[in-house]
Amino acid sequence: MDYMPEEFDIDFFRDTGFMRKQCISCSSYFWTLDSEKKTCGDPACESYSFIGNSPVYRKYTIDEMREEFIKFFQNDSEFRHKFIPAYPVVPRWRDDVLLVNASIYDFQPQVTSGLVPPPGNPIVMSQPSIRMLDLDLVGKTGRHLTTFEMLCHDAFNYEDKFVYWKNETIRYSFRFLTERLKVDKNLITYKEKPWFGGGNAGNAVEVFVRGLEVATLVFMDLKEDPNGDVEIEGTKYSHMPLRVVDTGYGLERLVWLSAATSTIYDAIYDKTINFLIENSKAKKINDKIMAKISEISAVIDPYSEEKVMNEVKKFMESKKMEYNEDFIKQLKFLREVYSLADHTKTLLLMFSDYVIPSNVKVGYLARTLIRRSFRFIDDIGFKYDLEKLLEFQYGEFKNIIPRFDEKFISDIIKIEREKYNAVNQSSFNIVKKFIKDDDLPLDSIIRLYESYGINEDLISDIYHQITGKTLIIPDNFHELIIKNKEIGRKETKKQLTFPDIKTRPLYYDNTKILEFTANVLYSCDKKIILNQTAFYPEGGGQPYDLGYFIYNGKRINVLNVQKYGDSIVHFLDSDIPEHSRIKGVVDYNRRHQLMIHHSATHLLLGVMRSYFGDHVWQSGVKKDVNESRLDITHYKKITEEDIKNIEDLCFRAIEDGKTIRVTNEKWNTALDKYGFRLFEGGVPVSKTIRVVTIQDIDSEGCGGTHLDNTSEIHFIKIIKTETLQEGIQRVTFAAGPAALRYVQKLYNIIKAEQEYMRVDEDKIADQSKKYIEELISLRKTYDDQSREITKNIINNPEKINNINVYNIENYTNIKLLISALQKFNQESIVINRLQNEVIIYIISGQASSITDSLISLIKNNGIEPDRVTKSHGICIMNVNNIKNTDILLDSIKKVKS
RNA sequence: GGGCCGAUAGAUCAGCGGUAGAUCGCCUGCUUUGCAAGCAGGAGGGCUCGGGUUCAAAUCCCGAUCGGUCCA
Repeated sequence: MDYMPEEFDIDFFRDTGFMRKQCISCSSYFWTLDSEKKTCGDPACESYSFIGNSPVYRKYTIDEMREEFIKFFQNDSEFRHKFIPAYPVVPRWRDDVLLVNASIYDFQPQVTSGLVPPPGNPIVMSQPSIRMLDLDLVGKTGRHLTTFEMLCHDAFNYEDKFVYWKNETIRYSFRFLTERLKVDKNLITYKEKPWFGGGNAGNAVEVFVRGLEVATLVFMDLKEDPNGDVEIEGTKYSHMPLRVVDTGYGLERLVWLSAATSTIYDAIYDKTINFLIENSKAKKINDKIMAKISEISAVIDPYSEEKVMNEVKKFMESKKMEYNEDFIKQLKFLREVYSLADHTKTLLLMFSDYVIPSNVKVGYLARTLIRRSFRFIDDIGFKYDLEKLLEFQYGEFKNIIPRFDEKFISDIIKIEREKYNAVNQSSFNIVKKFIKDDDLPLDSIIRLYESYGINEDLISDIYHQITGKTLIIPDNFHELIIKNKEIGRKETKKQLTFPDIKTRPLYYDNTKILEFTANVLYSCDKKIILNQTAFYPEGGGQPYDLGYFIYNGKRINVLNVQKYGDSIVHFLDSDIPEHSRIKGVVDYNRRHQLMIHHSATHLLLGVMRSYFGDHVWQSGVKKDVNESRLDITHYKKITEEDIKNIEDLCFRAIEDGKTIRVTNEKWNTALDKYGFRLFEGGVPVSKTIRVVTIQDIDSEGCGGTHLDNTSEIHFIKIIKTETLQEGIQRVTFAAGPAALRYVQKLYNIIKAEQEYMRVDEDKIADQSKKYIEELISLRKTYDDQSREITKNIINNPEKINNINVYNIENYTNIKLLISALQKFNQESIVINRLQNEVIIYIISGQASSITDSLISLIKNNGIEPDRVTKSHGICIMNVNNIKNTDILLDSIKKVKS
């Protein structure tokens, strides 16, 4: 990217008298009205100067500041911005990220790619965002949060419609700060900075006031393109026809600036902090110390606990304050209080989108926050539980948290508390096992973390409890873990390329079209593309259709159908030349069964949501001919009773004959109408969304083929439920003819079992139980008798040469005999004559070693053992060709011990 | 989706080729005014399931099932 001065050579800067300077500390270019200013505004170059000295004319709360910002951009006559309510924090409209990280995420990729128009232009909104990356720093640096609201005023400039660009954006930010917050214009600095991320790039300016970054104004006009003419840090970009103004103001930062407190937490969570302090061991700490920590932390980047605490110590000593154990403990408590305020707000946002804590993906992030919260609550001795704190926080942030589903949250917290306690309890014993001679090597620590999920803090806690020593865990512990893993690379499918030919999908016109004629527009290596087709290509969890084409009177089978862009490609068992006109026939039975399973899937999902609760989302789906499966988010195991109830509810909906309707709707109107539930089955890459609605039950964006009425499903039978991962239940089921076949299969199994057992079908379970119990009791009797027999054998040995010899035949319970003999400290030899071989066991007691001489004696007699194994004072010889064991007995007679 | 762990008495786990074990809990008795505790005795096991290796498998190998956990 060129850093030409003209990038920001805008009317507003010129007219207002801004000067472009270069920072003496970091060499960045920045714009200021202050002729004395030498640094760029970044705290790394000049540190905070707003704490205790607010540049804002009054103190704002979060709600007040949000209102101030939105109203300014909504109502100012110069440009009226449309207000857009916040999107959920879980971005169901895209699958490349787990959480909304910034306001622009709401419009990626559909709007930013130009495919879908924005919901307004220009727009203003406040988007709650979650960033888990710096989780460890929350509470420590005075500024890090996992949740913040990103205020933005965004404009989308198309080739045929210009809204506004750099000049207006920067002027607006200046006007907001100076007119509304009444910040002295000399305190505002704009620092130039290139910006890139998510496949896009552009110029940007960061806005600083007294050392605090309050906003970033991004001018996105580049997209990643290997043939592009602009290069930034090794990646090539090209100019986009759509230029996006993407601004991000930190709402909490602005509130902090106005309150000028020592930490951001004190500015935004003051009530929650007081609530926590009043009900725990934590206390407030001198403001000057906390302000100092925030200031140092802003300068030391990356953060280092050691460096920061050294500075704090120096500072306190210079002020004649005592830096001691008690202070360190109190600081830890206060940081935990700050973290609790932060974590619980993040959790409320996650819970309002029904995130279920688990061991994977976004659920794992939620669990991390929950477990940290439990730890902090226990540590500071908070009088109430996490649920109570969440309730308190909801009272504080009602305006931005869409809902508080009490039953869901209470269930989740209860389950998570139990799991957390169980993990803590077992962790002690597990860690103990790994400690050898007061030592716990790094390998073991990694294993404890990866296999048992015990975090490094807990490991070092337990280590300290057991050994009294301090365990050193490397700073880059998490990096080591990632490096430790082999990066499992997905084998990328060989990307087939086809010419860009549009195929008209007849299955959308009418699902009952099964025979059609078409022109072959492209043919290559048994793959053809037609002008139109009734064959459904694989997609949306629905497999492709099968069938055949008739060409020249010959029947050519369809093996596979796939969609590439707008082309539908048929894979055949032999070639059809281009420009042919052919007839296609779709396999009706297969298609019909797939349609039944597809519609049944939607019905089942709708029914399960109303049965279990609104937290039920589709997380995966696969339809097939014999059975289909649907994965849902749900935090409990599905019981047999649930299965029965769900089947009954489905049956009722089938009986009622609910209509199934397909409509095509514009992106934004569909979203307004149905919300983000539309994207359960995946996100369509198109201007319009095809919405499949089952009357009163479910609406979903879906590209599949469906029945017209639920009555055509006939009935649904659930075959199996299982926990796929924590928080995700898989339901395997069959519908229509497949369900009938399944029931018939079960009937045959039961019938066979019934005939075998010779009882009525309802007695099969009782009867098998009886048989198993009988078997167990017989085995016991057998074991007892074997013991008795063994005892008899041992008591009646043949004494040869002072050695106990047991010459026995076909003895099966050899284990009992040998182990009993081992207990005596006497030489014994067991000769067990089996069908095809003789096995000789020499149990040589404690001191003696007769085995070697016995082996050589046997060999002298012309007997070659097929195998000799020695272990634990036993020698075992397998001899295959031996008729008479007398030779063995003779050899024993000659042995000298 | 990939990796790593695990499944043994009611609970927590030990055993890791040779008779199925410990602790807590449970039952009975003794001691005690009673409780807690102590002493003595006792009951309680398809060693998750299915194959394989072995003279011999809870133990080793391969599957399946269920669970834990870390990383995408």
